[in-house]
Amino acid sequence: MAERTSVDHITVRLPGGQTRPYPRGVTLAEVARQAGVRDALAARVDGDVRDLSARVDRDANVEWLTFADPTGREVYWHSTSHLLAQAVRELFPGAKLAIGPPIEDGFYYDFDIGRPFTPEDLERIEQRMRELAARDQPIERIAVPRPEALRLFRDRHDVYKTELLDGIPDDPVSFYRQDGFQDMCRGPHLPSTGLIKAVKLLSTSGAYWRGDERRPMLQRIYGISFPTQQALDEYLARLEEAKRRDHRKLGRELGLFASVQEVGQGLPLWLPRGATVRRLLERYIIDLEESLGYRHVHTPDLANVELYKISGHWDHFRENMYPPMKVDSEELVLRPMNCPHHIMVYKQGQHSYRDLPVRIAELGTMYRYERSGVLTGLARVRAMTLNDAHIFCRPDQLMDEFIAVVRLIQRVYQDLGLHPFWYRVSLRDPNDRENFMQNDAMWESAEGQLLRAMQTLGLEFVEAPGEAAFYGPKLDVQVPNVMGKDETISTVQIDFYLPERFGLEYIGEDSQPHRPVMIHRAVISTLERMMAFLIEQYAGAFPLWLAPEQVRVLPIADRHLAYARRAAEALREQGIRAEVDASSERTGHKIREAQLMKVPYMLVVGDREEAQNAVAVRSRAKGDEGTQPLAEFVARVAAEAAARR
RNA sequence: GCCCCCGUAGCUCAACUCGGUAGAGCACCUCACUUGUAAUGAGGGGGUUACCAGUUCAAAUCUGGUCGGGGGCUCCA
Repeated sequence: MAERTSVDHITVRLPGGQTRPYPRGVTLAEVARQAGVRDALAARVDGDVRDLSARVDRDANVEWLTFADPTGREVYWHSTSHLLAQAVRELFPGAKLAIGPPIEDGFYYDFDIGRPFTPEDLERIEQRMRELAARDQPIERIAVPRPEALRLFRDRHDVYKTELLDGIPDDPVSFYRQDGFQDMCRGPHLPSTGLIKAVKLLSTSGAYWRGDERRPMLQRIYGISFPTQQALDEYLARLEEAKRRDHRKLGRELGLFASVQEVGQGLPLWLPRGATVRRLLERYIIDLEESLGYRHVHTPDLANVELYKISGHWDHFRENMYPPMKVDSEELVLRPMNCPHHIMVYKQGQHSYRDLPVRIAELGTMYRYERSGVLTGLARVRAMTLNDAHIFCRPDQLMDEFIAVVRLIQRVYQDLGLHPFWYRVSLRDPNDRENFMQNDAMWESAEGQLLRAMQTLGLEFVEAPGEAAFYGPKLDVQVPNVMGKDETISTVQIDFYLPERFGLEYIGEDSQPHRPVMIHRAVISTLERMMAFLIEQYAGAFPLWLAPEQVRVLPIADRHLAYARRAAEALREQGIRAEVDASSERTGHKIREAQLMKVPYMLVVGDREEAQNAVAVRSRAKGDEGTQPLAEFVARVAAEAAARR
């Protein structure tokens, strides 16, 4: 198989991470023989073979080195997507192929077969893939002259491939061929199909060609593959575990929130337990912000549509707004963001340069028309309350203010135990004249300062062109949810534009009016989305300080009920959220119920405890912790909660 | 909004393939037990099978539509 490939330079990775170089001209087969490697697994090919990750069979201990290496994983999954395409071509001869890349977890391939795939189709395809892999055919890179490639696609009516070829300048173009099937592809690929041992096709869905909703909808098949069945089984078990942490499931089970048809799509109800957690988050963030010089305000959820015509939102954001309501001589809209209100707050009175920055904050409730298909539990809703603030400052203060916001974000993430997360710097797409307001100088200044601030902070980030707000660039903090999908939690935006639109001013040292700069920022996101993340982060078992019910008192028998109530009362007097289980169940049952509701502490009280004015403490995490005087336990829990543990 | 899948009691599910007007566990209520660290026992109530049409002697079951949920796409805090 691989003997024909000539090698420029090659490095084999061995167990334990050490590498061994091989000279130019050696064949893969020779490397495999010398290194005691049974099969070459992944060859990173870019004209020549440069690097080889290999499966090493040593002392009967088989290790798949490719899977320790993200690049190797991509190659593996990419080759599996070709195998998928081959199987689909065989089973659906008229199938048109689009693209089939590896993704973070697995791969997909987009097809056009004139109809959707059924679950039965998927089973047949998966079965066919196994058969093809079992034939263990070599995968070869071939160079095809453009005219020949074009002819190939024409013959097959492969319109998508033809379009792809238009975007590739190469001549000849690179193809990969296996077992009579060939696909235009830059590579690299596995040396042979037999290395693909365990395949699972996970789902199908519609996907617009080139991600454009005006173009045809193709049928996408998602899948994943592994070098061993065991690795696949482990992956599927992890998926199941993730589903157990889903905030929608836990939200119902723990009585945190509910969504009902009668109220409407994307309009969740916060139940008492969920509302308690929300209130704790609100208090936490308001107290913290006030300590940092933010001034909290309260402004209405409605506004005259004229306000958004001034701000520009009516032009740039209207499709996400609810239609205006005519009342008397006004046209009112539900606000889709809070900035214009805060700008009007700033405009009440004059500002001296000495008084800047002015930091106006609000837990602002707003309403966005989100397309029905995007709504998800609490993570994506139509009515939401944002931990919003707008900082009005002098240009020379911008950098410090920006940095202070990022520090605030870092502190909050630590307090809330939110991790991992990554920074995305969202810039405009200079070629997009529709979605970004036009003023090159402003953009360049804002983007430049943002990037400089990130440099000062020494933070790693990913640049995302086209992701900016219409009025300016932003720093987004992305957090993956339990299914691995990233969503934006915090955002910090630099805005020279709205101060201009609204004619904002401060009086400078020179007693002349000057234009302030604005920072839009949200730290804990919307309370809805933060709640969704925290539920998943903690699998419903909130830390003590956030737990809706911190302590549950469990009387052994009815005669202990009065003492149990006194104990709960003593806890509540110290601000501890305590309940009594007054049911006539056995203690084991009461413990089970409290454990399932993830209550951090259970206090079992019977004759012994009552006689000593004590409680038998059981922790949610550690189990029975023995008996403790009631007063001592109260002090201990109050201290733990205050320390945010 | 688009593509696919799904919708039976508060929750988890059975009956649906091959139509004959619904059943279990948990939860809830009652009674007995008065319980010592993850489910005491017995009994009871609760569903016009999401909704609206159609096919049929007969529809949870077949067909169409509407609403809602899920996975993606597009969009986004």
